[in-house]
Amino acid sequence: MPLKNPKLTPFEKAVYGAVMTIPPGATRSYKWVAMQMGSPGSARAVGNALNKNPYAPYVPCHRVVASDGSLGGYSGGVCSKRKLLKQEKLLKFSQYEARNPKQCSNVKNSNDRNLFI
DNA sequence: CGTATGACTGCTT
DNA sequence: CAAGCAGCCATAC
Repeated sequence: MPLKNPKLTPFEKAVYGAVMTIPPGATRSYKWVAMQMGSPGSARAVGNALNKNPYAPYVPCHRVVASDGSLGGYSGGVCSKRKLLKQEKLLKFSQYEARNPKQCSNVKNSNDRNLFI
């Protein structure tokens, strides 16, 4: 069932595959994904692939964040992405949110960037 | 085939 | 510490 859309390039398939490898409640960076597929410099291309991501929630693209700890982006909006992550339990986000309850768009946390469990 | 674009990254200002 | 700039990659036009 997974990944049988021929319209997708091998690269995208590789990306989705790598992303699906991410365990629930965990976050990885675009760079990480790029590296998993053997192209450490293709982080940006990875973002492109996820942007088109036809497998929406099937591929846990919401578990992929920027290398600096920021949420990066999300087709459904960074807000949704953040909520999903929060819902999946991880995040030391609680700490951050405790300090910024109303914040919903950006999570440029330099201190709480320890998102990788 | 060359140009433009973007959910990135790392280094410098 | 935050903002800006330049480099890199795959895809769409």
